[in-house]
Amino acid sequence: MPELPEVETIRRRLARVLPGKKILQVEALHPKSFLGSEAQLTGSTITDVDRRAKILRFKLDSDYSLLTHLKMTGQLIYVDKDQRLGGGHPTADWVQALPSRHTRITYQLSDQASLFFNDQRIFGWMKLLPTEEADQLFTDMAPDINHQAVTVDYLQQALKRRTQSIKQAIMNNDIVCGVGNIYACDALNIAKISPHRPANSLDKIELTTLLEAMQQVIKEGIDLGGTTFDGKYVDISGFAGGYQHKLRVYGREGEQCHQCGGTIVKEKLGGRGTYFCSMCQAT
DNA sequence: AATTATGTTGCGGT
DNA sequence: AACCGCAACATAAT
Repeated sequence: MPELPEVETIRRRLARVLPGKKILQVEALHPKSFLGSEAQLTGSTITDVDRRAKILRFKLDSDYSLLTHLKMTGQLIYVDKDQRLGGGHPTADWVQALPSRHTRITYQLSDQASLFFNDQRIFGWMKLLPTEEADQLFTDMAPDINHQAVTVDYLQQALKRRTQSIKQAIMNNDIVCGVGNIYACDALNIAKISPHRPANSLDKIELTTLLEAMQQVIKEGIDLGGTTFDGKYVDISGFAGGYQHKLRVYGREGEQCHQCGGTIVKEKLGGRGTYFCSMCQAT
């Protein structure tokens, strides 16, 4: 579920509570969820929490980093010694059920804090990697959408030979990272560009508009703490985000376009549900 | 029962 | 080489 704004929201919350905490015990409840040696991780202290694209990283005081990809249904829930959520919020009934049916990894931290990695579909993972390799991995990835390296010229260069649809192109992690299905749909609506347009058919003015729209929705997503449907994405306290109340087109099939009053339609494009306005985003 | 789900990866084909 | 489309991963809700 999480796209860049959701992962960044989690990062910001964890960055307030994890640095300085020592990992006293790790228990992988599902073999596909934890990659690496639990013994290697145990005893390390978390020094920092950063992020690249949709990957979270806990930097450790060893030469290793713990990387996390939440994929579609991953969650990280933090509970402190007083059972307070995210370290500061009152506890809730569901906390008693942790680890739950969907908890794949549990962490016992110093100061009697706990971290739970929940993941219904088991697509996500947490992986222990030498920090040097993690750095290289991050360096090799295409730039994040909100990074200064993503300019109109960069997009024009990257897209000039691409015949796939513009929507698939902006979700393509070889071109830019961090734009998932929700924010791709919304950005194209703001820019009034059809998701079906071949990527190489957009002129410089359209690319400028689209880039600004992508950066805008990503910023709004972060400012509002992400998008929550069905309680699947939640922050480290189990709280929903706020962008779902501001969605332009995603999930709004049959409703009116905020920009032009046209009807929002849903189609399958590149295997993903794609929402757009049949009027101002007509091909 | 079939379809759908906020994501990636790896394969075969062009 | 670069690019494209699609199946696969595993689970639960509608």
